[in-house]
Amino acid sequence: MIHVFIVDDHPIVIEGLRAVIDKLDDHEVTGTAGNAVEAVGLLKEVPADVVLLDINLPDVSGIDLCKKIRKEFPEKKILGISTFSERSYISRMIENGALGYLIKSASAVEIAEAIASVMQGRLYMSLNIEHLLRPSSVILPDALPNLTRREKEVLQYIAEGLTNNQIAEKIFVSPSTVDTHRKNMITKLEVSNTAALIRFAVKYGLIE
Amino acid sequence: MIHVFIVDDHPIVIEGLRAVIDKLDDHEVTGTAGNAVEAVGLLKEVPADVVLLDINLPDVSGIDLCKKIRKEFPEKKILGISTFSERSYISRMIENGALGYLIKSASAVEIAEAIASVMQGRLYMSLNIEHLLRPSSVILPDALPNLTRREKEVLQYIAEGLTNNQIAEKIFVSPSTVDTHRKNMITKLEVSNTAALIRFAVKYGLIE
DNA sequence: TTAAATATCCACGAAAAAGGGGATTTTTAT
DNA sequence: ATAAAAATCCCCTTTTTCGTGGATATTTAA
Repeated sequence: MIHVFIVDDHPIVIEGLRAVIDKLDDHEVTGTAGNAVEAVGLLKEVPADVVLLDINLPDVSGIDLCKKIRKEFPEKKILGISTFSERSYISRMIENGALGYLIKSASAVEIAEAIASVMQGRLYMSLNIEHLLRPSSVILPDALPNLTRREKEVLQYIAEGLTNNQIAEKIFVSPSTVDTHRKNMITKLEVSNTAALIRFAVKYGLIE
Repeated sequence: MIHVFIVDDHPIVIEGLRAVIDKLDDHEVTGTAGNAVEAVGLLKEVPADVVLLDINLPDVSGIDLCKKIRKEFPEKKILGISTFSERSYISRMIENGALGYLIKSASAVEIAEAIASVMQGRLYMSLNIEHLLRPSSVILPDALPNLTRREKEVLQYIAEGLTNNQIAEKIFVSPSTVDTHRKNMITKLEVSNTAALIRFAVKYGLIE
């Protein structure tokens, strides 16, 4: 018997999930909660192998609740649920302890598969692959003005926290030169300062 | 007929995967490559629905190649493969365009399931759940000194290139406060300045 | 109900970066 | 060969950050 616990602030979603899960053999919904506080409280009392956890909760973010559940109940398997099928959401869920990710538009079969997956020791991710395959959402690296070899070298040192003077010593040029490189990169990449420059650079893999 | 292309610098791995895939009905390995350059060249010539892509390649990182393949061949479905089952690797693969993730210790059945999954429009993630469930083995977000909600908010603005003054206006506090948050983060994360702070933050997903 | 963590604020001086000019030499590619 | 790109260097002023060392209120957790 697999015990399932549901956390979602929409009663309709809870009932929908419950209907699907109760129809499955050897599956039982042992409890539900509409917010994080309620969830943590109930999880201490009722058995639960799998926790279906909505990302958008009224009190705490689902991400934070995810962390908390993992900390307090490390043996429970968390399946994130949300309306979004964004890559970023999935990444964040995984990073914060979820073992799977379901979109709310998932079919009954998919829900069953997801629960079976995590119980059998596999991650499960359901989402709209068509959506993810559309490259329009991806900002192409082609549009990047390319930095010169020297600029990249300087950039790497800047990212490591070295100042113009320290970099100058390292690559045997004057601090003015390093500063010029820095300014040129800021202009080229159309960012306002070094912080934004580094963010951009890491994001697009210009530096490690 | 599903066409599979394999990119891995270990010939043994290639042969192993080929053996498994060729045994499947309606599956065919149409080509293999040992490095990124070869892969991009061959993919222009041979048909491929699914690309099995090793993360550790000799010339370019698998992550970068992943991006490139998605840009040049957006219809191809990429399945990342590696020896690691770290949460961070999975996240990075997803972020960079992979639709699935396989560890090299996956069984023949799992490999088949993974290919079937992405072809049917579902992400597939195989990894050792036992490993992920053990909190001690998670090197990433748990080992990080955690930033407070306010700090993260400030951090996000810093990364966007705002100065202390601009952030102060935005979140209705004094510039001193913003500056304190900035300094505290630099101390907490043991970096030398803002540039290094941003690099660290982007790298570990503390900010977008 | 307390202790701890978080969020708020300040001052001061030193160091660094930003923004605006220029300039010359060395490489690279056509 | 020669034009373009890259790399080197400088000045000046203003703005921002860094490094100290504080302080108090508010929130959170044990």
